[in-house]
Amino acid sequence: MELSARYDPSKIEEKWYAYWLEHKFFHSEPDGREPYTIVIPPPNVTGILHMGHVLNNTLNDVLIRKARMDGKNACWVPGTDHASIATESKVVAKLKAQGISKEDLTREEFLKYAWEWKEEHGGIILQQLRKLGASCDWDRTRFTMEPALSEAVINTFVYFYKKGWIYRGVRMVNWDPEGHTAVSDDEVIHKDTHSHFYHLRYYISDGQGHPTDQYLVIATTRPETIMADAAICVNPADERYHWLRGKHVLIPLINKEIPVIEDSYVEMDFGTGCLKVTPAHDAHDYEIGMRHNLPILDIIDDRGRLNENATILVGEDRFVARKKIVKMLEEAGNLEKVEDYTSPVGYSERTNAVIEPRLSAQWFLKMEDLAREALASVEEGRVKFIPDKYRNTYRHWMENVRDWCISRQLWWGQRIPAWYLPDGSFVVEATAEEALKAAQAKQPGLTMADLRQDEDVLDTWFSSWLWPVSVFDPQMPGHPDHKPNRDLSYYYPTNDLVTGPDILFFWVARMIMAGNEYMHAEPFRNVYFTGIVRDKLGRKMSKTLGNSPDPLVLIEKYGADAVRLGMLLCSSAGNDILYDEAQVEQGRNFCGKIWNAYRLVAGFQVDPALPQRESDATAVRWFRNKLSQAIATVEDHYAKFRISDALMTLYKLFWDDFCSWYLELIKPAYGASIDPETVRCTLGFFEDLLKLIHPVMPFITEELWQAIQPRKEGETIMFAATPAAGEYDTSVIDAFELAKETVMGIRSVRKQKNLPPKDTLEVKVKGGFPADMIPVVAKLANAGPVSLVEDFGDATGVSFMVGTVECFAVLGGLVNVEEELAKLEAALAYQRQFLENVRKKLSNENFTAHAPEKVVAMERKKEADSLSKIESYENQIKLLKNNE
RNA sequence: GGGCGCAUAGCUCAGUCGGUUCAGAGCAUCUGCCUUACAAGCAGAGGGUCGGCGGUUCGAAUCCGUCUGCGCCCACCA
Repeated sequence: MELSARYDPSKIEEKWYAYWLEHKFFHSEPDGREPYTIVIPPPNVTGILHMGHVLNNTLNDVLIRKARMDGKNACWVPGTDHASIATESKVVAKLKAQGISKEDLTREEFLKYAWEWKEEHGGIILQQLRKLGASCDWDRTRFTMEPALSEAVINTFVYFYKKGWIYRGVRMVNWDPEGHTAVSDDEVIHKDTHSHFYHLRYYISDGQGHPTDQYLVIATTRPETIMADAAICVNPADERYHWLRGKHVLIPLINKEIPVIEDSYVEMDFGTGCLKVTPAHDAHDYEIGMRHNLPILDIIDDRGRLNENATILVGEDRFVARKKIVKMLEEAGNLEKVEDYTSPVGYSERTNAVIEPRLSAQWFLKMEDLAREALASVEEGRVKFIPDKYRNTYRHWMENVRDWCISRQLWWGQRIPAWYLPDGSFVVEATAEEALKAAQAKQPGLTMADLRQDEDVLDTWFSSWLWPVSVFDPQMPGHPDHKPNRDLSYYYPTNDLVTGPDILFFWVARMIMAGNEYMHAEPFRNVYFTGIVRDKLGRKMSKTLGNSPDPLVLIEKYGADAVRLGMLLCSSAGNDILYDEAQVEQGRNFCGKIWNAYRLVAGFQVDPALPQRESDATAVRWFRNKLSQAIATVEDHYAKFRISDALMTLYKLFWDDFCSWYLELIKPAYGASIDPETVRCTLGFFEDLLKLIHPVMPFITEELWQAIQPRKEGETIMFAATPAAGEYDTSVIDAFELAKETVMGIRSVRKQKNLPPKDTLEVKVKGGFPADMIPVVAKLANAGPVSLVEDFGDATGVSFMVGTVECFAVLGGLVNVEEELAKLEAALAYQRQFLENVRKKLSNENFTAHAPEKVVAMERKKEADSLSKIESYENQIKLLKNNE
């Protein structure tokens, strides 16, 4: 096989992905093996791949590929989410650009456009994931709004309704006037916003609807809502306002009479101590209104405009109305003063519109029981969070959970299966036919034409929370006709979930609830939380900042393996990722390193008659042990989800141990041949390394695994078994470590003395140095002869310590005696001080009495080693002085 | 305002039970090398009062208190 001097990922990646697909290596069917299952966090169907997806899906792919090589039946289910608000607003925007307004369309017409949009843009992201190397079981691709999964949602709604946990109620909801829908509390983002605090005079009524000359002052940020005021409220303990008891005041401009009431909700020292109560447009005011039986007057429509109830400024947008009414109030003499004011204002997460608290009829799901169970799942350890700190956040939320508003005033989504009868009552059934039957049971003689289905759709999360169940069994086990499902019983519960902490409550918590409810088992065992991908300055990636690279461009430039490695290098669980293209470069460089190492190995000239050199036998023995040790470390890291640590261990194993030490050691001289045994072992190591790296860098490892020895069609590294961590002898590793340090010491001497690497250098080492490492040192430090001696005799040169072993580089006249003496004296002084410290510790009876034996023994060893070093230094100094 | 968490080298982070010759890694930096696998590389080197203060302990990066500075979540006083 011809190997180009430089690794070119583009063709290789395309080739192997096609090969994997062709052979259906990603596809899983239930069998006798242990399953390992991941369901993808479904991206928005119309979304495109961004760096967050790259991080998440790389982690997923590493886990799934690792499990596959560990012999498990690995199944990664991909799919997309219909994302009702996000998608609907995109469709609305697109239609608007074409001059079509959503209001002019029927529901059916709009949905036709939406489905067209979905067909056109939907699933692009899944194509993009293929470029990344994601080994999803594409045959199992799901969409949360496909007919089967919609049925799952509808069945779930009916299930919970019949259980009595879904109810319809009028509540103060967060209204998004731009999206024309209610959004949940979690979809509201509070931002500090500059506004004004308007102090308004409300004149006391004379009882006939006419103002007296007495007035009170209220402070409000929302003067446009005064027409909806139902009362003025003061704290009963506030003596300043006792004179107002029983009085009525007139709303400015419209002269409507409203009572003064008392409620301890009002803070005496905030504002003026007088609160205008506007039950229809403020959640707290609503509560006060309920307590005091105040009438509710809604003056804002679903677009945020004042309606007829306002009597003035009808049809004006709320913010326009605010400006206008301030002027009107000023002219009427009701505006006492205006203060600058900054307060938190709720914004819609999707549309960024200012949320309007609004009363409306919505559907709710009771959360109390679900939350209690789901909390126990995590508290009792059946679901593990990585990192663990999110347990606290989770607990806090689960203990303060409120009922879930599941209805949305949209069209794109699963329509609520409730049908209203002419008398205003309703029935809930999975289909219109069943609904009609149920309706007829209540009221004989009704026809379909008498029924009207609820206009709202369900919150998207009401479908995503079923994902780990519904992708395998869309009927859902709660259905009365449910039959056992082979896929569900095999793959559920899934194993690991990789997701961002931002959807801990939206999604993770609710999946646990649904899993507990339907399966009596949590949907996954481990939840690995990634951080947010930020740029290297720590800023969130955003379109407006333009700091978000296009992953596809990166993949094209550096290769998918490089991008994957670049993302994982700095990603410890739960930490934000500061993305820097330099990391992807590092990934590319690593690919180059692997590629070139292979070029070296593949180019070996084997001479079958050649016996194995001693240094090569040593190298093989060492690397075999080193490899086993590293595998054990990597396995441990994986078991603890320390993915970037596992990766770094492999990175150093390959680059430092394998390339810089092992290959340099066995590499024959230019033009020379190598013995067959060493080559055999080296290829074995290389293959093991490729297998270990494969989950992280699937493409280059497949390419080289296929090249390293002939493979049959249909063979793949994807199913090669993860190399097992064998026994390893640390004494072998330690001995080689000593040799490495010696080599580094000699190289350092060379560098200091400016000795060309080509010139050999005579080296003497003293007793205690492992004899089998002598050839290793000779080869790697280009030293020779290297001799094991009792003392250094009268040679001139430079000595250095490796642990407690003395080494000596013979330099002849190159030695600067004074310089060396100074160095040795300094080292000696340091060592004496060190010894003194150790002895001080050892003579402390408190220490020897309290510290564990092991620790004390360690100190005694330090003492002995230190003594031996001191002796060495003293000898070396003596020697140097004699030679002077 | 309530809760949770973080602070270790220029950057990003490890540091598992309080104890190894423990202060580490990768990247970046500096120096020297185009040495026949790799300059996207090789070899060598420098770099930290473990945020401040106090305490517990024979012993603290590690435990406790406190201060400072950051981050996240929840709530929202009109």
